[in-house]
Amino acid sequence: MTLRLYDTRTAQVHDFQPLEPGKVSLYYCGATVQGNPHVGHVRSAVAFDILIRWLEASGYEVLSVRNVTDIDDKILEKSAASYAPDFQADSDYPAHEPWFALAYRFEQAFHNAYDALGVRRPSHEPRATGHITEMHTLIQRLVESGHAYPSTDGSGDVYFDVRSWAAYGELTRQNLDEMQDAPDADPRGKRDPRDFALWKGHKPGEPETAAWESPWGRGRPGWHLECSAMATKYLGETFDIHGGGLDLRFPHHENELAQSAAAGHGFARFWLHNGMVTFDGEKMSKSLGNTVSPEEMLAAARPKAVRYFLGQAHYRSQLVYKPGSLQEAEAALERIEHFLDRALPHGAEGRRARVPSAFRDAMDDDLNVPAALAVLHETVRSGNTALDRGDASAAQGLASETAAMLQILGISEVPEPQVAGGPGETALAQLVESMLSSRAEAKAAKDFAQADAIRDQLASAGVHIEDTPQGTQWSVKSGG
RNA sequence: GGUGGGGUGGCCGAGUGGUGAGGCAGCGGCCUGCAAAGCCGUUAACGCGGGUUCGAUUCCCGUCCCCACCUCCA
Repeated sequence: MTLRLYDTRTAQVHDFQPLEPGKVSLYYCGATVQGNPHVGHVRSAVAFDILIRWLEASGYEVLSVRNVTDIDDKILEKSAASYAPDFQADSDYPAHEPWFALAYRFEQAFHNAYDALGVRRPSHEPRATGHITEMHTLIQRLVESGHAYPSTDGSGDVYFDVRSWAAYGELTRQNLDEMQDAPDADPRGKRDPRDFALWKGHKPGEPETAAWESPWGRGRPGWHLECSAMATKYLGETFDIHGGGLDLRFPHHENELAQSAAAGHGFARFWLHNGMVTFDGEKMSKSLGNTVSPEEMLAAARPKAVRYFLGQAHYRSQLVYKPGSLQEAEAALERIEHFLDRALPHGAEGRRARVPSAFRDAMDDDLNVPAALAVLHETVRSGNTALDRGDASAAQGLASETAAMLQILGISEVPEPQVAGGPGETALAQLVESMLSSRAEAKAAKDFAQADAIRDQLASAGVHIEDTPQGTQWSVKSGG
């Protein structure tokens, strides 16, 4: 079975064959760094992280690019607001912050969130502001071929002429004449209200640092152009996969496709879009105020459990978050980890096991992670059964497979929170061990009341114990 | 109004023209001094109304509802 992927443009699942045998070029949209990340951003990154890992596990060499949009209206607005006399600074937005400092600060916040959840860095992570000349080349080409024009109102804007490009709307199968007009449609110097800015003329009051010289006057890039320019620069005029959140299909990806295709580029061969994260059925977004940040999730559960949760639904499905979701993920994950601890007490290092063919088939089927997880859990059950009948060698084989599956899903590489290995921990271990030996004595003397009292005492302190044939194991439980 | 995606057991969430994933939760059993963990068994679903079919949750028609996008958005 070969990998099959759902392509938004054709609205069908197709066999995936890369442009160049053995290699995959992938571009996926990162963040506009104007605020702190929420879990929706991270879900998208996790989805594409899993795709990349699966491509690599399938033998492909993957060249991945994820952009950073470090200039846009909101970044400039927020920076400008921080200089206002009545500005109320808070922990997210300090006073007097230049736009580039604000953008860089949030870029780092995104990195922290990605890192905490085991999302690997892409091969390249270009910033919009670093590719002004590439954008100029693209605009020039579009102007010369009659698909773009400078605004007629003297603003210095340059627009893409959607009516000049017959295929406009092909990605989302929309007809220009059927589209609902934006409520605040401002025709400015546009030929059609749907024309979008490739270049935005510098406006009085905007910082000089946010403007670049161009053949059409000083200004800054429009939103969609950067992705076309950077994808082409790093991956070529035609590349394999372009990804992003479902909400980027229109207008962002539609516009990218139009401008690149109009420039004569083949552009992306597959378009992949991940579903939204919802809270009680509503899309998480800042404007609705129903966002949950990665920090909040990481405070509520272990990073691996958060990663498990974010990756467990099919990438195209909406992911429903509700209170308790993380605890369920934690319980499922602990079941898996407990088996690994039992079967491979010394770790899963060494040979890299193959994954079960059912797992492979599930992943090849448009990354059907829920089905793949079913295989994983069935493997765990088989392994536990093997352990119960004393077949350590079978159990080890199944444990290695389990570890390989966790690796592909990116769960095993999620960094665990730092447990200070300092004196505090040593002291705790000594105290617990001492209590456990008292309990063992009580048990030996058949004084079960005393033994249970010790167990309860430990439990109330968050120390969970388990009697096994190898002796009593203990661990500190986080959360509840 | 246009476009796309959905409505599956208590919850999450795959999938399929017929033997009905998986997880979480529940129940019964084994194990255990009792637990925990594990194993075995088990309860329970396919929005509604028609149609096609030997048989539909799966296909077709209608209908209701939900979500996303059409404005910045992962």
